[in-house]
Amino acid sequence: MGRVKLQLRKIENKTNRHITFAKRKGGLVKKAHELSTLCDVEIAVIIFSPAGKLILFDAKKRPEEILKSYLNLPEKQRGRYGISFQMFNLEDKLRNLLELQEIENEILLCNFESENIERQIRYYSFKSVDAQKVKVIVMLEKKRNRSIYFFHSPFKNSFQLLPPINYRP
Amino acid sequence: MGRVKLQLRKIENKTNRHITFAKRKGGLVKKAHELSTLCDVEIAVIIFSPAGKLILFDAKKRPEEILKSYLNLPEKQRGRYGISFQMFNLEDKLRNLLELQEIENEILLCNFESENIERQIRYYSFKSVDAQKVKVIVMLEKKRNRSIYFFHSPFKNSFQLLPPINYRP
DNA sequence: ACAGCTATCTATAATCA
DNA sequence: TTGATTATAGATAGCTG
Repeated sequence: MGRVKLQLRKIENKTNRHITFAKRKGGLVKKAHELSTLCDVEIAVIIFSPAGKLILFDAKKRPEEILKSYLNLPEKQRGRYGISFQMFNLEDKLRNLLELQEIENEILLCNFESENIERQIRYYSFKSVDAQKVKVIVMLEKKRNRSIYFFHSPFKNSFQLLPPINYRP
Repeated sequence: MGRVKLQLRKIENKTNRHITFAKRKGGLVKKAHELSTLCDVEIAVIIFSPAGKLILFDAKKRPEEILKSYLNLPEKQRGRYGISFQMFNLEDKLRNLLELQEIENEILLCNFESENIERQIRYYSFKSVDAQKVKVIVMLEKKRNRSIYFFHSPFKNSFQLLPPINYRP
């Protein structure tokens, strides 16, 4: 689509590639959301960059809504099935990404100051968060057997809990 | 798109919903494949129906190519990172879907006759497979620490290793 | 259920602000 | 960059067999 028919191969110009990525990512997510709503199915779109960074998206709900509901819902009110698998992905990815070697010990640490961390999570819900905070959030949620959703730009080095700009549910 | 602007809510007419699902699923997968190629990122699109059935798709490669490469590649030639997580999803889903209660025992059984099963896998690579065969394939691949990709119609009760009809890489 | 067929709606490449 | 705009290419809802 657009002025010219684009050849289906890697865009070599870095700037153009990133612009196209940003545009089409939004479009893909929108499409996923529409299909999800229209046909009543849950959809996840997962994008990995060559560097192993990731974007996670559940097309059925807005990311911040998922985050909120998981932070606020009573334990086990939501079945693990269907959502929890993404936790494993994310945790598995982040284990490499953040070089977590002693995650179990750190989970204990997180538990110790979980109240404070919960405040952090809420604070950062709509702001860019760095890898350390993502690590903390993930570990906390893992301990609680809950899921969490992140966006991560494959071309930058920051995590976001924001929906993509084009996303209008 | 189309003759009329569709309202963004669940299509109540079952037939129309399924038709729309089939059409838009193909479109979504095509979009994912294009983004994947143009911007050199790996993408997975995962669709769950309310019944917990699933479609798995890696937009970077054709499903049968992934299957073949995983069946033919030497152990650990491909890093677990990036692909293997989907194994966990699928296995986790199938554990419920197929009511696997004694999966470990069955893995041993699979191992015992793995040669024969490998032939089955190749045979069914381009054919619809039933749940029992999916179970066998998954367990075999799990034992080998490999991934595998399936399509599953959420509205039917069959697994497929075929790409969707609209998918033209 | 599927397979074409348009009339339309939507996404987006190039361009410009 | 970073956002809007616009001209096209692409997707698809409703039809028809």
